Amino acid sequence: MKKLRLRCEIGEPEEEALRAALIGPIDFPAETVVVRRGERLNSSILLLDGLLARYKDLSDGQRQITHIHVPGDFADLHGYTLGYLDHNVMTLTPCRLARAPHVRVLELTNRFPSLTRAFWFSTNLDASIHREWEVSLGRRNAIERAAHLLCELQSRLLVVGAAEGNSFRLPITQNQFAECLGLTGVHVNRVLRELREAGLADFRGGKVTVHDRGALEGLAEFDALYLYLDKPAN
Amino acid sequence: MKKLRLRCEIGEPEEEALRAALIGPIDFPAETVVVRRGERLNSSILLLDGLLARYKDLSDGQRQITHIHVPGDFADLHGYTLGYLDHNVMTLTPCRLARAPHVRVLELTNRFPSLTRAFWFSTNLDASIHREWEVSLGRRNAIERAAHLLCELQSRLLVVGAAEGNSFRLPITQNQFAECLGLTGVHVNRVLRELREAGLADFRGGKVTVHDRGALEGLAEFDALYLYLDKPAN
DNA sequence: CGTGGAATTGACTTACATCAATTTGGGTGG
DNA sequence: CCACCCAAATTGATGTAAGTCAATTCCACG
Repeated sequence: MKKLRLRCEIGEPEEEALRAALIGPIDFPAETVVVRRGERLNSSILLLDGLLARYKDLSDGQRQITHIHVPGDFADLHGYTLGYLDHNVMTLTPCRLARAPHVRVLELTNRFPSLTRAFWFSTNLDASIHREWEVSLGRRNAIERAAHLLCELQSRLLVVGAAEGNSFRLPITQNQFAECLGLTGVHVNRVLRELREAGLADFRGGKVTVHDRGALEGLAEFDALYLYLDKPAN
Repeated sequence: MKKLRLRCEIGEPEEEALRAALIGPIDFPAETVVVRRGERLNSSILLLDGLLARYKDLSDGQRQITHIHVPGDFADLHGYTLGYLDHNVMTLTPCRLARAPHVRVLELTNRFPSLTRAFWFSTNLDASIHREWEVSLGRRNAIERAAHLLCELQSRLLVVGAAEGNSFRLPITQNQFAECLGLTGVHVNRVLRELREAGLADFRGGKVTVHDRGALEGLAEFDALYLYLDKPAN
């Protein structure tokens, strides 16, 4: 188990104890449902490598992805207090996961109150990202939404060392990207071409290259405050 | 301080201690900003009466409301771990609030670990509601969004005893309702007329009457699972 | 090479936005 | 008690961003 990157700064002993509490790693192929809506949970998933999506399906076959997880994220830690999830979780790419049994999470938090704080912070950060997505879905147009999500993903991947320079791997389909943005794949395709032709960003072949981050942020009205990057909670 | 209705079941001593930790009540008129994005927080707000909104403004004057709080909600408990908020909080109606200083929240959670669990659950429930709003904003059409939000508000208000029978007070403007739904006030007006003429629900004069809850839920594809009503976390 | 999923493009449709008047209704002062 | 006032609600006419449908074209992989 090489990587273990929590978004929150925690002490050495805490990290050691957390690492010891984990089961795995376990590998999953792409497009695999790893947590099903409504099923009782007794462990939570730490994403070590790959991309995970939380999503909900509608009866007519439409799907809304409500969150994308990057390596280092606890994907369903909220399930620890909720007992079950209101949504599904699936792999977007091949993923390497570790499981944290809830009984061990309980032990950990009893032993290290600061870990409770870090875990709670982590779920609150997810909620903040949900809010920003609500703003995109409710008020931004297609190109702004796409630009905003690219900014967010670049920022979050940089933090965990999964992006370097001005590019990062994003091996998902345009349709999956569209399912994040509340758009159709066809329209996302046109909008990505616009971004490319405007010299802002290029998302092709599972890879994103940001040519003008400033302009991309300007277009999207991106403000990283909601990512709480200054806040290594402890 | 008459009312104190947490969404989570907690024991007598915990409730007593929490009540003792509160400052207030304090009354605010409608349309008042009570927490500003980015400002450092040292207390969190418990909503005793009225309706609060979390929202974000865009530079062109558009606004997206990301959450509506009903009485009994801790409006910005997430600020306890985050340190500051990524959004503003304002009163939609005249409100009665109480403040829980974070130092006292810390004392409380040290004394009663079960309260930590209840508080954490409460913020996770807010996040779940955010996700459902993402689905509405991303994938449901105007009438479905309106129907869905009316179902949600009725459910949540029933839980805290702020609705009875098939109607409840919702003293907000159509524009504010539209700001929740990612629509314009004009279009919300047309959609509310549709709901009325179809005999499903009537939202007029600050009051909602649900004439056919079943049909309203069917239209919206409403499923209360995401409200975790069976889960009085403790 | 061939094959199937993903990306791309064009033609056309539609849901919601925008703009611009009215109309309504609750509160208030004469 | 009534008339006025103003914000909110309502309605109609028109514009447009994004959806839908239907072909291609592009690749990665066997």
